[in-house]
Amino acid sequence: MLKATLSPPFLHRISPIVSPIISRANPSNSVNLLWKKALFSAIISRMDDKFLKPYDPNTTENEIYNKWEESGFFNPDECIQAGITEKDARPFSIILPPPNVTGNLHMGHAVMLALQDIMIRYNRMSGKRTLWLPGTDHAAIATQSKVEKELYKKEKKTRHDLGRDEFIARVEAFAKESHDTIVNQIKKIGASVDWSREAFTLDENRSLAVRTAFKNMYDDGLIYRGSRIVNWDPKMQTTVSDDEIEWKEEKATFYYLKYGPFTIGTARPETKFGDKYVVMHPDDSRYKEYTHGQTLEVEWINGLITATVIKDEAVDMEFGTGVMTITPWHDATDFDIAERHKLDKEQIIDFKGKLLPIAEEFEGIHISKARPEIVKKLEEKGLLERVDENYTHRIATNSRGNGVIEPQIKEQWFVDVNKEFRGTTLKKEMRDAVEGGKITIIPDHFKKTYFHWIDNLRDWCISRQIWYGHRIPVWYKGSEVYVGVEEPGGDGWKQDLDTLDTWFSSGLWTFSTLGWPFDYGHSAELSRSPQGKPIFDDTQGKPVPGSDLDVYHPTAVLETGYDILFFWVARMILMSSYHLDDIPFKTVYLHGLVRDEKGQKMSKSLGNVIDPLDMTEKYGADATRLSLIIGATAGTDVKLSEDKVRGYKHFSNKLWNITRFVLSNTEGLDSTSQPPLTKEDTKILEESNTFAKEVTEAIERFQLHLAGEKLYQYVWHTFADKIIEESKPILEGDDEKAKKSRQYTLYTILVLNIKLLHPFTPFVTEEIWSSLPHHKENMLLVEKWPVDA
RNA sequence: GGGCGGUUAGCUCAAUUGGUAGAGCAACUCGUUUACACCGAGUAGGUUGCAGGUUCAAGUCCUGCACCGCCCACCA
Repeated sequence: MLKATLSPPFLHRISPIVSPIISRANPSNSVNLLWKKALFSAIISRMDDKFLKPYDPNTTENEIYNKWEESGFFNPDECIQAGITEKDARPFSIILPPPNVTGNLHMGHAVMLALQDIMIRYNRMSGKRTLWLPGTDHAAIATQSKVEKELYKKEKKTRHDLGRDEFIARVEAFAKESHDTIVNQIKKIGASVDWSREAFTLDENRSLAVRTAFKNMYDDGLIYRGSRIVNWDPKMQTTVSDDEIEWKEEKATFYYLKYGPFTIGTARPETKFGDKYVVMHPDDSRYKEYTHGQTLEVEWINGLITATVIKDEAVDMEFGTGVMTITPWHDATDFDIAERHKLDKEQIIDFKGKLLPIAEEFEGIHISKARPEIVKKLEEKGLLERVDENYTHRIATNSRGNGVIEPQIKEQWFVDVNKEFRGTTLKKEMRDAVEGGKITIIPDHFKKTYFHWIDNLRDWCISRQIWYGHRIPVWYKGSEVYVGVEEPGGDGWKQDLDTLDTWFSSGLWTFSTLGWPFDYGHSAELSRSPQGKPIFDDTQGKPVPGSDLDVYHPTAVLETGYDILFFWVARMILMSSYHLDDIPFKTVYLHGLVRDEKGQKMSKSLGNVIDPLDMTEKYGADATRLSLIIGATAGTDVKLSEDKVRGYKHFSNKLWNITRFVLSNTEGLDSTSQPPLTKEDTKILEESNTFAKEVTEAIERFQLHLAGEKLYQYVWHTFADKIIEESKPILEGDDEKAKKSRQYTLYTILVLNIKLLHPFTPFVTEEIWSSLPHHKENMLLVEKWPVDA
């Protein structure tokens, strides 16, 4: 076994490449003692036998992760206590986008974890006060619908059969199980998250944050209750937000119906019973003889009705006949027209999708079955003029449960995005944060997409009729309404049955995880506020000094997939602007989607899913990480094949063998003293220095794919293929001076590369590090980065 | 309908913001069994989608076009 140790003064001497580790060692702490002990043995002894075998990730990765975790150094407080990080070091924080507790992690999560871990490890090594806070998301509707599906499949029961409490218990059990799986998977990837600060979007602390947020916004008039047209999923019996809708194309028949003197077109005759408004464009010369507000008697499905002519610019003159009738209760466009002209709205379809009494003999029939019968009646009455069979109809479905959406008018809770508060609006705040450059989006062009979305933003419907989630903190007693953080005193209060959109709680994520609106006693020894005391000072409008919220917010980076830019990123900006009057993060890094080798989305039905856990088991976490990083620029989708992962396993092994070569050829080298260097070696060291700077710059610029590729190139094709190959004759030759110089150089470059590679391939580098003579006692995880930023 | 990307070697993708187009797979030739066959040395492969423009200089900037993909949207 090796017993040698590289001394800090030696590191000083060579160059800034390998920076002075000792400068960070606080004389009063134990780390320094390790160094003192280490200084006595600086001679490289015989190589560890494990290098005679190929590198095997499976035998090392779990053990290494445990050691990291046991060290406590994932927690920045511990790093400060151990003297590894300066007390006043600049903070660098990332709050992990919480995976949904709906099952397993997929490759998209693996990309996210790999990218963030690189940033975190780099910054930790660079001496920053680095926090990566993990957590999971209850994902309300997604989780509930998954459990509902299983419940029906296994027991043929619905949630109503179980009742609210029993059902919630089932969901919670499922969520717990998913959570444990996910935590395990996060560890497998090697993510250096601070588990001591782990959060859940539905735990006690986050619930308090949600209720506080709701109350504050309600008091400012930013949350209101109103009757509006919403996306109703009759299957799941809940509303769904606009963003959760997935449009599907369907071949359908388009019907032309006689409506008095007009011909109207529709794909949905079954909704037309109550249609008593006939709408046309004011500029349409074909209908100039009809005036706005004019009434006429029309023979319709169930007899004569009085129709009113409405002129509105929403009508497309080119489409169909340029005339339509409207169903305001069940169509968003129609609803808007009705609102503009103050028209009656009548419900035709109930919340279960069945026709109401207005349909007369069709009452109680589900709309999915009513169409042919109604068409038959229309035909018999001579109201059906013609049909177009080649029509593609777009239907709205719930992306979470696949139910067909039936728009309905319903009383719901909304966030008003245009309401003024403190001289601004939520919409304006969201725009300004990015437009004014306070937040940088990578890649840059997503700014345009973001603005486009903001400009078209409507009030956000936040209430859901599902059971799993944050209960709306509103209580009713007769006509009284109470909105508060805690339940009101006194008898007879009933809480609102609805729950909140899952994005409401995730919107608070960057600060609810950091203790807002209260501190829960993290690291009290580091002059935090005492447990339970507010950490946000409303009178000053800023966090109490020294609290997690004060130190780590705004977070440095939000790294996530571009597909949730609107769902989540925008909403975090909204919430942070309002509640903290601050941005939630300085940089948004958006990664692409992981697709299969043909560029198709990975899905169970296509059977092309590559499971990250499979990959880490077969090829190791390091190889899996590299395969996801290299060749993946920000915002661009990554094509992944098993071959690619396999390829990077070779890299780990190559590094392993480089180490074997260097150690077996430097036996006896006194690493504490630098020998006189040959010209070639001086040049090699200078070049490696330049290379290290390039890698550092690439990481600083968030060009992680470039940094990874450079490392790969250098290690394999410069270090191994050129430097090591050229070393062979020198090492076997008689020139002792050249030999010593080269041994020293090889060793130095090995150490340099192990450090630079650590954020990318943490396991194999840590494993090698543990076998290097000099560093046995000190983990690579907290080694100093070899280049000063 | 509106918006955003992409088009570079056979395949997958880079190119540090205008300065001699690169890498990994794949192919071909040769070598190598004591660091690594999970290896090495080399070869071949490009009018950077098309057409113009700006510039000493364009894959990169501008204009137009053609495909491919994605997002948003109230054609009933």
